[in-house]
Amino acid sequence: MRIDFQGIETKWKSAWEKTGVYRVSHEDARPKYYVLDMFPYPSGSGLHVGHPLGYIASDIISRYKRMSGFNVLHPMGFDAFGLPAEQYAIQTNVHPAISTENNIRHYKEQLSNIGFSYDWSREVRTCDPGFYKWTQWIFLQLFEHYYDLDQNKAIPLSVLIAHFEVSGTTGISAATSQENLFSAEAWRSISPKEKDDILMNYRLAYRKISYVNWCEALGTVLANDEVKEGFSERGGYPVERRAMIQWSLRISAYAERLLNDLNNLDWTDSMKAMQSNWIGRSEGAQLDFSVNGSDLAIRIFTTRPDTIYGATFMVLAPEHPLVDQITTWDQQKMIQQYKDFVKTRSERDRLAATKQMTGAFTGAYATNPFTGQHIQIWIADYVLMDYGTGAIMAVPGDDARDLAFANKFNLPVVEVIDRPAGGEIGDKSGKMINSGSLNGLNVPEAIPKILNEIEQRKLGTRLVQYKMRDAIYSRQRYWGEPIPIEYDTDGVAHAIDINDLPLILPDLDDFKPGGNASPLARLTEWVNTPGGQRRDTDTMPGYAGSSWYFLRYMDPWNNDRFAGEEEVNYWRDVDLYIGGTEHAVGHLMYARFWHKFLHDKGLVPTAEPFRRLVNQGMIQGVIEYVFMYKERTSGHPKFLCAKLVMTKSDDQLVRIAIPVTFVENYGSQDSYLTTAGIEKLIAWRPEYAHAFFECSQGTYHLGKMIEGEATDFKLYTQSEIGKMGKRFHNVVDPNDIVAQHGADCFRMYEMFLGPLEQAKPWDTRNIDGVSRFLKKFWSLFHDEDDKFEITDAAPTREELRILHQTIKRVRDDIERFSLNTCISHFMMATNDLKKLNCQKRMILEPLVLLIAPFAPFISEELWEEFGHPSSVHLEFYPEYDASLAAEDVILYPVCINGKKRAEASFDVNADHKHMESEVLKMDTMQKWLDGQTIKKIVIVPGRMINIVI
RNA sequence: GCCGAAGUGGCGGAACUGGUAGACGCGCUGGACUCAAAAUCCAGUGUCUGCAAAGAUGUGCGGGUUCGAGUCCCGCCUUCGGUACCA
Repeated sequence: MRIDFQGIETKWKSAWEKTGVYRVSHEDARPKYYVLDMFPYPSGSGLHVGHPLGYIASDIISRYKRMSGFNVLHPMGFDAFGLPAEQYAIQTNVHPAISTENNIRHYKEQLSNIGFSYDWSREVRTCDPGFYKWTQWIFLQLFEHYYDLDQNKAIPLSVLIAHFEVSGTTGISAATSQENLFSAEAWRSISPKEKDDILMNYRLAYRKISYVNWCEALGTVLANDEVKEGFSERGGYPVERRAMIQWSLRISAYAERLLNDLNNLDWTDSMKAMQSNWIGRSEGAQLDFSVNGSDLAIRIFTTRPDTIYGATFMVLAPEHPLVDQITTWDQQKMIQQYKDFVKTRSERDRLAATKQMTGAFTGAYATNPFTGQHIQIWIADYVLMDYGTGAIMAVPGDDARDLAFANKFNLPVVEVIDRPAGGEIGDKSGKMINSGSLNGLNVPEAIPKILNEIEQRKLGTRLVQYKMRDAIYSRQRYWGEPIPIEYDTDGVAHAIDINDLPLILPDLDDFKPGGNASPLARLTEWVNTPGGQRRDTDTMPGYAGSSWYFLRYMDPWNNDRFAGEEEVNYWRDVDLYIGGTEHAVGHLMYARFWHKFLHDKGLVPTAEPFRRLVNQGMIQGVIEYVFMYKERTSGHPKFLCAKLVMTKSDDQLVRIAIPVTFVENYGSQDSYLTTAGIEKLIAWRPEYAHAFFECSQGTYHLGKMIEGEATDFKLYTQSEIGKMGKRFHNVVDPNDIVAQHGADCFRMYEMFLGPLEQAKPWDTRNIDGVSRFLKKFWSLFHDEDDKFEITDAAPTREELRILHQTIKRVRDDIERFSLNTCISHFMMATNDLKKLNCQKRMILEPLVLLIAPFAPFISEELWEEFGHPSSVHLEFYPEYDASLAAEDVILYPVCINGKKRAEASFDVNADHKHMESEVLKMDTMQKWLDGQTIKKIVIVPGRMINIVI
């Protein structure tokens, strides 16, 4: 028997498309359920087998929810702006719009073969002007708002301006880049440019000179989360610090809310931990140290005010604005030299030389407000300008870095904590010493005491500091959303008129990055507007479109609003979001931030966009390679079979990754090359034409390695190695698997690989098991001649038990997201029914429905054969569940002192008492007990009955 | 270093609130069908002892709680992921 899965798939794909079964509307009485996939970036290499893992899981949930009576929104789209398309354009001169379009077509074709139930009428593309009109619009809203710290929300900038007009900065508490106090008179008297500069300190989207991550190779700046260990995440190019004027988003204003609201989310602990580490809240105090012989003061932030008696010197970041003012004339040369030295050090050098302390003395002294001692002021690059205040009080007695610095430069060290045995520096344990009024207190007692003292003496204030910095928003690249801002002749930034949105990305034929400026800067006729203004030439970063795309799906064709009010209020938020962990701090943080901003404006009903988040693990590719002798005795290359490698030493051989499409049994323990495979290899690399293959028992076996363990490929970054990619010629096209085994098999196989969240290597061995299962399942409904054969006979108790147990298990599994065990349960049921030779409608019909989320094609086909109106949708009948569950009978093992003695059956709905009496009634019980006294009867509902004697 | 997750057969992995550890699948062994192979079906398969019945042992290591621990508690070890001069 064979299942004609290709025929079935073609038939149902077109049926679905024709009837538009997966279209949904917000005008629906059913409760909504929104299942979202992280939309892909359409790369040139197409979808590989790792991509659909999460999509399959989300499709199963969507179908399941749809069958359980929910109105399910399950859309798909493309994150289509970005660097790779542009890099490709630079190399090939193909316009990014064209290559993107082609790639999307390929992706959609691949996706359609897997049987997803997307509502394609809602497809979005971030590079589509109809879409980025609203990306630009949201950006302008951010530009026109500031963050009010009293009301704890975003407020229109016009309110702030009105306040300035009347009372200056008095009574304003707002998130700002730079504290700057002025009166209403002062405000009214300054120029528009000066006003603009001040307002920039408040806007949620603002321009500012900041130290940025400049990537020379990519010709653009990058956000912190796009930089990994001093290299760009995309491409792995070196990144350096550079001061530039850039757009940023004031995400830091939302730090506290982004942190607190994590509590209400159904996300994994590790995901929440990553976000909360990135936000990096720390409590402490901010206080001023006065500089001796001047009226200047240096503001510092510390989390350990209790150690202030041990502050024996101060350190400023080399870029700190006060450095030049306080440096004494005799130290100027030293300080300048050190500043120059720091500039030449790349981010990478700094990270590499972590333990090496460097610095220079300014010649100036400050006064420790508690000890009254005069302490030296140094500069050093271990103090960062953009964290805290860019200055610290150094306590070598209880801070490892300060101690290392003090040791290197012979600065005084005062112990302030008497640590218990085994106590380590900085671990907040022990009693205070040498600390005036704090002496004898434990650290946790000393902190509040000193804070009170600091506030009473008006030396400073308590302060909560966040590590999270504002997100740099400008990119000096072409393929992105243009920033809808114009500058007048004074350089004042103006939002372009809302009615002029979208600001279309102009055409270009030279995409090369141009030094510090975007390629758009070369289009002078575009840059200079008819109104005499100059356009901003930067574009938005990759995360712009993805920060709100999930809202656009709710109403993708709306031209008057980012999404209609009714639609947004119906769909509200994403109930289930599935995607990879790599977006933990980038996309997910920005999306939460934008959503909160829109919520502040009353445009979205919920404070959080993604209620539940599930991270699918990566499918790691297996790299297949041949072993080639380094030395060529005959002049031709010679390859050694993997099974014979043990006899050679490592340095005699070199490993060469080969395309996995040449390989027989790819991914399994004994993959090998057939003659045909060797021919393909030779066609791929003609220089192997006369190669000799040294085989074991007539077969040439291959070596293999799981990506991520690829230590030989150290030159690539982890994220590149971690994903299946072109580099190792091991992209497996889902189309190939679907063609070979069918879409249902591919779907179930990917789920059967293991828990969704776990990373796992692509291993095709188990695919045969799933394929066999589907054949067996199909055979339940068909006779030997493949004729549909079903009886109306009444089911037996045993058959009912199998059905009900399966319904219960499958529903539980899906609710718990345990999709791999769910498939095991289908397999068990099928095996059991096969043994009983059960061909009864009453048993098999519900099973077709149950398996539909996993194997939609086969179930549609079977459902039709059952004579149901061919479906528009498979509807789940809850009656199947309810009516039959009442009769459910489960066998419970009966144990005496932990040893199994017999099995007894019970009604599943029975209560404990009932079960207890049944046990005691049993004849055999007396024999087992042998006259012994029962100490205890333990009844575990649904499990077992344990009798202790 | 800090934060998080996880360690179970030859392999992928089950075991939901403590309750017959190893479900289900792969692989392997034997058998049936076949001239033969493939496919399919049946039986077996943690380890050790034993012909068998059976017994012992077994979820990274060491302790503990419990009638009972893969699961809970304490102390370690290892692997993976994130992050790091963050004051």
